[in-house]
Amino acid sequence: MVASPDRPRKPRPTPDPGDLLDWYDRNRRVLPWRAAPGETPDPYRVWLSEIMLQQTTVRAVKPYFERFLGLFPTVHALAEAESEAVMRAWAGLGYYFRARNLHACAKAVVERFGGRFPAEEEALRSLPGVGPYTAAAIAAIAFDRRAVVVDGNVERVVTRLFAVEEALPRAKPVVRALTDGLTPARRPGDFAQAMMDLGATICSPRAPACGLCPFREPCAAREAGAAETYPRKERKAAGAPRRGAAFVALREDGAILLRTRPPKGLLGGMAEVPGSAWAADYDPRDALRDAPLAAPWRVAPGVVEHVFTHFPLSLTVLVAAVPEETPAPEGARWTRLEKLGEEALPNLMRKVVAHVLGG
DNA sequence: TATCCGTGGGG
DNA sequence: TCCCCAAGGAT
Repeated sequence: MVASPDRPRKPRPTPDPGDLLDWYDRNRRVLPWRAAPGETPDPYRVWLSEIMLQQTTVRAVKPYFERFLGLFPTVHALAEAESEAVMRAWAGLGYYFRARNLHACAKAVVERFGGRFPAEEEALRSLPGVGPYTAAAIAAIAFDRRAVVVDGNVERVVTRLFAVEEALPRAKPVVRALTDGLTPARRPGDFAQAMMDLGATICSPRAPACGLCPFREPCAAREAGAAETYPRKERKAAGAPRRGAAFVALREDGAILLRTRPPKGLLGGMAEVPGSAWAADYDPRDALRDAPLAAPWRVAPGVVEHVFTHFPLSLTVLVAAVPEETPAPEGARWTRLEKLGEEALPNLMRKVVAHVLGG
């Protein structure tokens, strides 16, 4: 039969979650925290991976996940670990409040649930660092409970599938309702993981591979030739750039001056070299008044640039060599350079040290 | 509800 | 280069 322009186009079919599950059975990604088909998932691994994967790419998470599992093989081991050891193991992964909540959550699971993760969403959501998404994901993936799992991938898939015109985050309730309607009673855990795999590999933010998609026929956005334009979003303004000064004090015996940031806020609880406050109107020519100790400070050529989620930062770095007997100022400490790798240094501070010492 | 919270990679 | 984005949560 020949298609006729006069004949109305075949109506879009309703999306069938079974099509997605079939696709998943053939194309599922192999991930370190994912149980093989037929295996029972380990809730500890599922939870650990879900926390790490919050706003963080699979590629970035993989080595951290393996390292954590080696250091803390069980939720008991993690609960009993030193806070400093957890922060150190997390250093470089970002969003450091996740590490604090991770530790607190492990303790809570041991104390309140006898070391076993609960399977109910409500109980899961009562744990530190576990919000609506993560609770639903653990319930579905670790316990195969039917839960409405909505992450960034699902938002993208669903807004395209149904051509949701409302912009995020206002569209969240609509997306959740649509996801609820799509979620099957059978294999809800695989369904959730399938949606995420689909969003990560086929239904990508740019240049989606619609030809390979199990939902290509029911997809409203694809039919309109506009898949890439979903989800609609309002873009938010970038933060004003800030400047500051950082001080690298090097003792003659090869130690560097460090301190620990306050537990809350930016880079909370992480290690840093002493520095000024960071402000839009900071003048690095006045940096000496912020020096942690009296020394022959010299300005290192260039600046260290770093981009946080909500503002860019330029740090002027000052360096000084000081005598071996120099005491550490109040709240600071000397750390031997060989042991710098054992410190909970965020990447910004690693950049500052490398800016001066190379490497 | 809006803002704050890191970092690295891709187009 | 610049901008966007990634398995969000807490306040």
